[in-house]
Amino acid sequence: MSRPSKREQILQTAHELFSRHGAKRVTVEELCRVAGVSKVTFYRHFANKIALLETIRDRVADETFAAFDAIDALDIPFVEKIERMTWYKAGQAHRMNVDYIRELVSTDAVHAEVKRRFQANLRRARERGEIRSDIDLEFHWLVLQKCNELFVEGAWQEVLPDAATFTRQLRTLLWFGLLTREDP
Amino acid sequence: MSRPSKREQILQTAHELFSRHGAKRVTVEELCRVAGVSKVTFYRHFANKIALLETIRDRVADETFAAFDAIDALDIPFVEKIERMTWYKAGQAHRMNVDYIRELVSTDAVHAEVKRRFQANLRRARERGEIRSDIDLEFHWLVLQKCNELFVEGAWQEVLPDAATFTRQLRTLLWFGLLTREDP
DNA sequence: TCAAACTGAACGAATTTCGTTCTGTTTACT
DNA sequence: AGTAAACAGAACGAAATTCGTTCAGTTTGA
Repeated sequence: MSRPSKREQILQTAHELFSRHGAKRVTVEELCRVAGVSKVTFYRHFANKIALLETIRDRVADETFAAFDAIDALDIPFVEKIERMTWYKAGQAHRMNVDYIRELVSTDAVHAEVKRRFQANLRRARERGEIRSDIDLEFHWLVLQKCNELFVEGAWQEVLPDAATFTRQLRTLLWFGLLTREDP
Repeated sequence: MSRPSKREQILQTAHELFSRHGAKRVTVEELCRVAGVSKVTFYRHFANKIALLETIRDRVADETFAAFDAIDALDIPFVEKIERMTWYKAGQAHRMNVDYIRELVSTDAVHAEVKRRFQANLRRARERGEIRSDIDLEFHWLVLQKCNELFVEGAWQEVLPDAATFTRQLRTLLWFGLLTREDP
């Protein structure tokens, strides 16, 4: 057996080409050529480009949820858990641009599951009195989405030196607010 | 009159999209959409995508030759002139990737003219005894082309911190050689 | 030595892209 | 205000590209 299987070669090459050019701009033939695989082999493994994207999407989703579960299982303060979960996707989007998936394939289900898990955590924390209860969770989610856009668009780069600083600044702002005084 | 003319909008947007994705991957319709121009207007200014690329190529060529002439007119030591000319294109290729032109359009004529001017300079210098005469100019050109490939491919990035260092190192190597002793 | 997985070329079908044409609007200038 | 040139937007057939399949022959691994 060749060390990385043909299927794996396709998936890896697809990720590389898609994140560089976008899934729309890469043809199946180009993908096969770069992956060193015949078109027949491609269609033996995937029905078409959409199916390939769905496979990648599901794989990324599985990794994300596994990471979430791993964080949840850690014996660390609640605040830190939420911090890590909040920025996991943003950090991933920074390390590897995975936006090309949305280009041709729906990620609604994955997105909904991420939201569900995240909000479930917040609700549990609220019941335990660990976070304040006068902020609507749906509103909170909207704010997070917008801040994620800010991160992905990269406009912060003209203001802050690196991604880590961005994360730290926003984390502080969202958890503790701007004021130095104690909670009113 | 709109400040940047439609023609100019097209040329600018084309350069941006082409250098990001390659001329092949960008359709005329996409280009028009991003440039905020109707397809009719595009075809009023350019016969097709090839003609657009030729326009860009000629414009870049004009700029390059103007820069060469400007350097030649400077009152600076000969060695420095040659240095600047040698690395003008490499520096330009670094600041803005212009390789997409070769993708669909021949740049042979431009390339030949660059070579002709560069070698004419070296010959003049040789006649004045400013450079040694036991190195074949065609061979010298081949070496320069290969080093330029090295630069464009970016493999040097794993070895040297930045482009300026690359230029300085190679410049020193090609002008003075590796040995510390004087010329034999 | 057999079976499964692969390649490369060729192919028609589906889709995209091209370049043009039309009608109507905006713009700059008088 | 009136004119001419440049423009937008939609629609279109033609050309080119991409898709997905088929077939005949090769490579790979048990």
